[in-house]
This record gives sequence, C-alpha cells and structure tokens, in this order.
Amino acid sequence: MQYLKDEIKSSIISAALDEFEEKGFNDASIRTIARNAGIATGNLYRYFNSKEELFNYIMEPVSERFTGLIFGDFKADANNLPVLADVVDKIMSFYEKDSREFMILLDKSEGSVYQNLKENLIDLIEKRMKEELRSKLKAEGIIIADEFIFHILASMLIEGILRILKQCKGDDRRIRILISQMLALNLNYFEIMKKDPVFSRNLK
Amino acid sequence: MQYLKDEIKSSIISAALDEFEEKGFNDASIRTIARNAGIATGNLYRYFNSKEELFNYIMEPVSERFTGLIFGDFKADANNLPVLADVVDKIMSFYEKDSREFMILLDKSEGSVYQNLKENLIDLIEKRMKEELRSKLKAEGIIIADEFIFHILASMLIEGILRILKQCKGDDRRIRILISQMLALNLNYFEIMKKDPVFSRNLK
Amino acid sequence: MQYLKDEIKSSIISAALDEFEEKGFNDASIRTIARNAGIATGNLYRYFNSKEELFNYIMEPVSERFTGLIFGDFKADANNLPVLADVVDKIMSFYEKDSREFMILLDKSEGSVYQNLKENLIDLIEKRMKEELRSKLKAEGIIIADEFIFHILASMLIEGILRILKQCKGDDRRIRILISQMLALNLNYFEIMKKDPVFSRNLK
Amino acid sequence: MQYLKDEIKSSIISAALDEFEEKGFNDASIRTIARNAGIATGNLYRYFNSKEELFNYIMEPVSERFTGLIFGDFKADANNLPVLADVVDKIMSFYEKDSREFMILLDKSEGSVYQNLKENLIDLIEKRMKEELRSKLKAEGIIIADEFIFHILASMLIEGILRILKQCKGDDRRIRILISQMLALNLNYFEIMKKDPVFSRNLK
DNA sequence: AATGAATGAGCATTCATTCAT
DNA sequence: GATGAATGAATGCTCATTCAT
Repeated sequence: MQYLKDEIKSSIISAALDEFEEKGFNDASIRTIARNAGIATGNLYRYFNSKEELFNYIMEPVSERFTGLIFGDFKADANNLPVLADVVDKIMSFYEKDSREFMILLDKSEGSVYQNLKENLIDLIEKRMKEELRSKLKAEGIIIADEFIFHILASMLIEGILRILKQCKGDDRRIRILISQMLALNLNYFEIMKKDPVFSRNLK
Repeated sequence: MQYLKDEIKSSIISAALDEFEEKGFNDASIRTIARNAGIATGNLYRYFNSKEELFNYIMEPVSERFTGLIFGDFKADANNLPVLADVVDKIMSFYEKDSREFMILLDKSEGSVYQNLKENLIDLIEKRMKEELRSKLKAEGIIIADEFIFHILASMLIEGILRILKQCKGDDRRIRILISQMLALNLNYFEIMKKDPVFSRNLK
Repeated sequence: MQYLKDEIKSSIISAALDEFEEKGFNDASIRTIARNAGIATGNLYRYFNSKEELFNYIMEPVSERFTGLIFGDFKADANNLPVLADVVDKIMSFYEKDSREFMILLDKSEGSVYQNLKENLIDLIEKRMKEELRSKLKAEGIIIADEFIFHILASMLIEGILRILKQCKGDDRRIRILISQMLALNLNYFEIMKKDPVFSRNLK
Repeated sequence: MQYLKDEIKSSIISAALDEFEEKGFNDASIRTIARNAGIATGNLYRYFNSKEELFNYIMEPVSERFTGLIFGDFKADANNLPVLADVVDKIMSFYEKDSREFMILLDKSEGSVYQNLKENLIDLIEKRMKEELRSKLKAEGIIIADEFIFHILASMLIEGILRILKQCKGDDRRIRILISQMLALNLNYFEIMKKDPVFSRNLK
C-alpha cells in the first residue's frame, strides 16, 4: 500500500507543479490537479489537508534549502568570492536543481505564505550590495546620495535573472550566457550612452 | 448630497486601490471593497456599474496619459535625443500622483483590458534598444549572441524605474537622482566587478 | 398639497400602466416607474407601500367592475340574450373603457393576486356554455361525450378575443368586425373542410 | 453511484419542470429548483452546467421532435391531406409523454432560445390557412375584409389543441375525440346561435 | 413632502473541502 | 484507500424597499 501511496503522492505533486506553475497559487484548481493526477478529488485530501498544505509541502524543502543557501551566513563561507556575485551564482546553481519550484516560489506564490519571498530575497541582495559596495565605492570616490538605490539595483538584478530563467527553462548554458551578457551589456550600454552629451544632460 | 456622494466615491476608490493593489484585478472582491469603504455592496454599484468599470475609472486617466506619452510617435519628436533615453525620460516625467495606479496597471491588471500593458512597454523599449544599440555595439566590436538579451535589459530597466516611482511618488528631484544613479551604478558596479577575476571566471 | 399629491399619483399610475403593460407584474421595475413618473424612487413609496399595492390599486377597480359585470348573476339581467353572447358582448363593452388594465389583468399579471383571473373567466364562460348549450344541443340531437370540450371552447374564445383586443387596441370598429368574423369563419372553415372526405376521415 | 446520480437527475428535472411551469424560464430560480430537488445549489451544477442547459436538456427532445414534425417539408408528404388538417393531425400525434414540456416550450420560454416557437407555429398555421382557404372562401362567396383574422383563427386553434393535450396527456383516444368535437362544436354552436336574432344583431 | 443614497436579500455560478459509499 | 457526489460559502451583480437629509 505504501508503494501505491507514494506513486499517487508523486503524481499529485507532479500535477500540482504544472498547475501552480501555470496559474499561480491563488488561481490553481484542486480539481484540475486531482484530475491530472489521475485520482478523485476527494482522494487528494487523504494526502494533503488543503491546497495550502499541498503548496507548502512542495515548496517547503525548496524554500528551506533556498533560504538556507541564500540567507545563511556568508561569512561562514570559506572562499572569498564577492558576496553579491556569490548570491547570483548560488541562485543560478540552485535553479539548476529545482527550477520549477524556484520560479513558482518567486513568481507564482501570491496568496500563500511564500508571497514575500521575492521581496525578502531582494532585501537580502540589497543588504549584501550595501555591505560590499560601500567601501569599494568610497575607494572609487563615488558618493551614494540615496541608499534606496541599492534596493533598486537588487530588484533589477532579480528581475533580469527571473526573466532569463523563465525564458530558458532547462537550458543551463543559455542561462549562463544570458546572465553574463546581461551584466556585461548593462555595463556597455550605459558606457556608450555616457558619451552622448544629450543623454548625459538628460540625467543631470 | 453631492458632498456625501463625493466622500463615498473617494472611499470606494481608496478601498479599491488597496484591494486591487493587494489582490490584483481578478482576485479583488467587490464585497471587500464595499466593506472597507464602509458601504453596502449594492451601493457601490450606484457609483460604478461593474468591477471592470471601477477598475478602468481608476486606471484610465493614468493609462491614457501614459500610453499617449510613451507609445505616441517618437519620430514626430523634433529634438534628437537617443530614443531609449527619450522613453526613459518620458517615464520619469510620469510619476506625480499616480504611482500606485501605475503599479497596479503594470503589475496587477490580469483579467482587465490593461493586462498586456507592461509587456507592451517592455517590447517597445526592447525594440528601441535594438534599433539604437545594434550599430553602436558593432562599432564597439561587441557581438550579441542572443537577441533575447534586449528583452532582459528592457524588463530590468522597467523594473528599476517602477520601483523608483513607487518609492518616490511626488518627489521629482529624488526620482531623477535615483534614476541617474541607477544607470551610473549599474555601470560602475560591474566595472568594478570586472576587475575581480573570480567574478569574471564565474561569468565565463 | 393635495392637488400636487393627486397629480403625482396620476403620473405614477400612468407610468406604472406603461411598465406593467410592457413587462408584466413580475418583471416591472419600480425604479423605471418612478423615473418615468418624474419622481424619486423613494417618493413613490409615499403613495404606494409596495409594488403589489401599486399594481392592485390600479387593477382593483377594474377587476371589481369586471368580475361584478361578468361573474354577477346573469339571471338578474332583464333582457334575454343568450348568456354566452352576453359575456362576449360584456367583455367587448368593458374593454372599450379600461382596455389597458383589462389586458394587463388577463395577460400580464403573473406573480400578482390576479394571476388566476384569466382561468376564472374561462371557467365562467365554460359554465355558461354548459348551461346554455346542454338543452339546445339535446334539441339538435348532438351528444357531448366529454364535458371538457366546453373548457376548450371557452379558452379558445378568450384567446381569440384577447388577440383581437391586443392587436386592435383602441379601434373599436375593427375589434367588432374581427370578433364577428372570427365567429363566422370558425363556422365556415370547418363547414368547408367537412366536405373534404380525407379531412373527415382524419377526425374519425 | 450511478443509481443515485440518476435519481437526483430525475428529481432535478422534476423540480425544474415544476419551477419552469410555474415561473417560466426567466423567473425560475435555480436555488428553488435545487431546494425542491433536495440537493445543495452547487450540486445541481454537477448535473447541468447552467440554467439554460437545464432548460434546454428538458426541452430539446420535445422541441426537436416537434419542429421536425411541424416545420418539415409538407410538400414531401405524398398523401393529399389538406395542409392545415395535416398540421393539426401532426400536432395531435404529438402528445404522448411530453405535454408539460410542450406547454412550457410554447408558453413559458421567454428568455430562452425557444421564446418564439409558439408565434412561429401560429404564423405557420396562419400561412397554411391563408393558402388553403383563399380559393375555397372565394368559391363560397365569402369576403375576408381583414387578413388578420387568419392569425386569430390560427392562435385559437393552437390554444384549443394545447389545452386538450395538456388535459389528456397520454390518452390518444380522448385527444382525437376532443379535437374533432372542438372543430364540430365550434361549428354547431355558432350555427345554433346564428338563428338567434339578438345574437346576430349583436355581431352586426 | 420629496429626494435619491443606502440597504440587504436575492440572482446564477464556482470551487475548496467534506462525506457517504 | 478511493471515489466523486454533495456541501455551502464565495463571487459579481440587481432591485424592491427603507432611511437620512
């Protein structure tokens, strides 16, 4: 019986992933999940007590691992990578394993307990950026008038990464290329623009 | 009576803004809006004939002003600003009082007539970026392997601008400072990072 | 004040007649009646406590007069008209005075206390027909196997009359012509048909 | 399960028939139907996807059979029955088990797809009557001053037939007797009455 | 007296959850 | 264990009726 149970549980989770991915937590239909799992609606409730529990069951380990990885103490990390690059790298490596759950967690979890995860991640990156950049910027003689800029940069970074991950689902090579190009071009575009006096004036 | 009416209309709009902001157009509840506005469900319909009409009443002026500004004919513009900078500048000039509505329009309008506005805006910026950058990048000897990168950059730009507008509603000066810093720091951060061999290796 | 009141009452009644005539009791809208009467919705309730009361106020005198005329004791009638022809004649003369209320009463009163009036009228005519015809038919040697036939004939008569009245609203001459032709042709059509052997066989 | 399902489906249909018969399609309440069927409102929707679908499910077979029979090509009929008698005969052959549905179809279907069926039927019979009678009446020297009389006769015929079908559901013999008596008595009643001078004067 | 804004129960329909089998 | 029928509260919306002004 246990074998059968596990098989059904798997098919529920599989169908749930499809549904949550497509519709998000709020708009996902338990009926659709059960139907696509090949079981009766009521039977799903033998495995999970509610839509929320099902969602959390799927997302919790991923969320745990992710928050452990990302929000854990970076100081404990022996290697001396710049912390932000480290975060980006960790997101990318994390994505490789649990890409679907990861996207749902960050983009489709409205209404669930995870609905703030994306903002938390942005806040973390913001903090890392601050820690990391403050001294370097000072060394370069750049003054940051408004600390909120770190929040902006962090959210842009996440937005870019999520768009890339969404578009290139499963194609790790393309993901890495796009992320590195994103960073590089972000650089070059504005470097070019800087030379344009009208553009520069415009940003006075 | 008119005074009372206006007061209620305002409280409906205020409650609706909260609700649309929190749940999005589709998941917003008219009953909740009415309750939070302190009126009976039926009474809301004296002010707005449908959920859609309420949503559009709030969003339309913002949408009109915005699409007119952004999607209007850029060629007709006499000055010779780089087109993308122009778009950015126009978005920047678009913040004053409607930033909440603007955010809802771009992020919470699924199910309404505005549901594609954000992607359309990103597509427009993507197009402008391509037009503008292709020759300049060639001149710099930079090869774009994946055209999708322009889409990423465009969406990041929008994300950054939206966050700024959201945060700084009404503070023109702060918005201009943050946007210019955003562009500048995007530049500098990765310029600095480029010097880091581990970071560079990581982006191979 | 009383004068004003009467004027408003009249305009309510007039608007109500239009509305009941067009939509029937059930689907009539109090709002529409008030609007067309040129008063506020709430004010209508100073004159009539409910939709039902308004309907009844308009219909009661007509209904009273009609039932008095039609359902009263025919024996008390001095002249010796055949009773059924009398009923038809009375309906026609009644209609001349209160045609609109009459039609509403018989055709648009579903949901009100008058919803059975039409059936009652048919039952009455059925009864009159029975009383009147039994002896005459016996004298002619015609045997009625099924008493329900009188109900049929009565309902057909009413149906014909109502259709005529509905079509020829206000054109009394046309009404009289059509009713007499209806009776005459009913006669002739089947007289003609009777000569057709196939038709006769069909009615074996 | 299937047994239970059929039982409930029947009770829904039974309750729906009662409700549609009493209130008509438009004013019928799904809640009332569900309550009278002894089930929860939501459960009704497991059996029928909408009020319209429930109505059509009940009415469609009757409607199909009826319109096929009546509005089909009469020319294709090999036998040489007078066309009107043919229509009457066909309606007569149409009673068996569906008289309630048939009455709803013709009298209580406003708001549904069937709302014009009765008038269409009357129009058809009116047309047949005109075609058929024009020459015969001319031959008899009878002048029809108002063509609308055919419409009246057609609607009376339908009314009579419907009343008979309603009353005698399933009793083929009684239906045939009543219809032939209806036609015969319509004839004889006024033939008798014609001899009464007061009656004749009254129809001047 | 009169206004028309406000109420709240009603409508058809949906869906997470429970329950009889 | 499993089924899917059943529940009932929720949705957007309407309208007879009431109430503050």
